Amino acid sequence: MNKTVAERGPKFRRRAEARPDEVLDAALELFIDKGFAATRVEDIARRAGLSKGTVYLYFPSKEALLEGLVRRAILPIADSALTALHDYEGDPRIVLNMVLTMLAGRISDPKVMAMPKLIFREAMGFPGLAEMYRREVLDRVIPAVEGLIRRGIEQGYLRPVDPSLTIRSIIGPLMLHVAMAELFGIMPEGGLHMDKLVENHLSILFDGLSAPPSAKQWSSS
Amino acid sequence: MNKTVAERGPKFRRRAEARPDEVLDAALELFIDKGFAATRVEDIARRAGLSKGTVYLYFPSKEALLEGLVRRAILPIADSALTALHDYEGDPRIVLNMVLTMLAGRISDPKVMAMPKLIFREAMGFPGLAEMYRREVLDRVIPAVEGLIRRGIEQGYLRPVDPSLTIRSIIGPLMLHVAMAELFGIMPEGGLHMDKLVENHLSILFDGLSAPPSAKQWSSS
DNA sequence: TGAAAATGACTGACCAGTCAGTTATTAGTT
DNA sequence: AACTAATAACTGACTGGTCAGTCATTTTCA
Repeated sequence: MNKTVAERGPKFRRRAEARPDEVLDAALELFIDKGFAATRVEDIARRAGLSKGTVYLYFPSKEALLEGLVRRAILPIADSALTALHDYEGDPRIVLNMVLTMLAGRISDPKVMAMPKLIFREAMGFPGLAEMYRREVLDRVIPAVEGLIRRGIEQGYLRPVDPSLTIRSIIGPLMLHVAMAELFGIMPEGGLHMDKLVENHLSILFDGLSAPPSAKQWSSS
Repeated sequence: MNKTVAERGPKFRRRAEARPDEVLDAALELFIDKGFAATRVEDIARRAGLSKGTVYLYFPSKEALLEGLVRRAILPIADSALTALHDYEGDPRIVLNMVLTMLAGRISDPKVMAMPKLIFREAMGFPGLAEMYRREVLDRVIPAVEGLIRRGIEQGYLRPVDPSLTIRSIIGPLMLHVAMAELFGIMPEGGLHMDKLVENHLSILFDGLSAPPSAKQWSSS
């Protein structure tokens, strides 16, 4: 089947070595459209061109498959976000713009989008998964964003707000947008249009929803 | 589904009548802390003081239990939100403030909070549930909010934004706040403090994150 | 007494994880 | 090159456990 594996190195056994990744690929596809519980290990094996037993040579349990998957897909994204957040000095709105745009782009890839979906669905049933995600992603990203907002306030770019709570106002809309589309099929004509969403959201986030007092009626408040 | 038994009064035999609601109460408690899949119908029956078979006298399937539950808990909330949204004319910010505050209050009740949690977890596995929620709640609430925003723009209260996308910016943060707390235990010291969140969020939502161009701060509400 | 209400043992289906056995690959020997 | 261990990689039937849903029987009460 795949000779490619064999061209690796000196000590090449039969066709091991690349297997774990192949298994994860298969697991990802199936978890995406059936969810974790409804996916049988046998199916994962078949899709990877293996038998069930072989999967258990590489992963100790079905849950380990899930953890390995999330770790592999999420960490790179968290890393690029962190880099962007740390490297920048100056107007935080520019960084936020960049990060949200980057996030929106990444999320358009179904393989990436599958991750938050999986985590949300399964976190409650598998505390180990939730803890790993928290440790590896949230505990690093959240303080970075909080710091960004705090600095923005100190330097006079932003109004004084609670940095911690404000994170919800920044990220929440993206999440809800994806969730509505994913769970209920509610989305703009013809696709997610993450770019449109981010544009609309950022304009509200930075400038607010209120019309400037100058314009029109501002009668009874 | 469970129509006949509960609604007619005249023919009451042994101690039927209140049963469907009792079963739902029991199911709710168990679903809250074990999730749908991990809860056995037998456990629900026991907690309601019944045997498994009796549950099936009132509900045709385990899934019907879930649907009944969600319907019972969600509709009243959607109704009050809708009433508020329809009854009000004038500055939409006042209505939004009211609705979000109401929502925040309701969500503090664990029995209510359990609902979005359940729906998000199970919607994908039970399309019927997702569809029901969409039909009964989202398809009524979303157009109402869109209308509110549109009117707000027309009457000069709000800046011109995309009403449809703006809904994400209004509700998303609440959702993320609850999700972070629920899934990862990330929340403000000492509790959800939905009131604080709503206050911070509304100030951003209406006035934006940006400091006014003229040097000094100028706190809003 | 008779029918509605309730029961719980039972069935059939499902599936994670195991393990005794099979097949492919390599190293060693001639 | 051919033949032979030795062993790494893989297989899939099987086990043990779980549970949704059924239904023949029993209980309750009008």
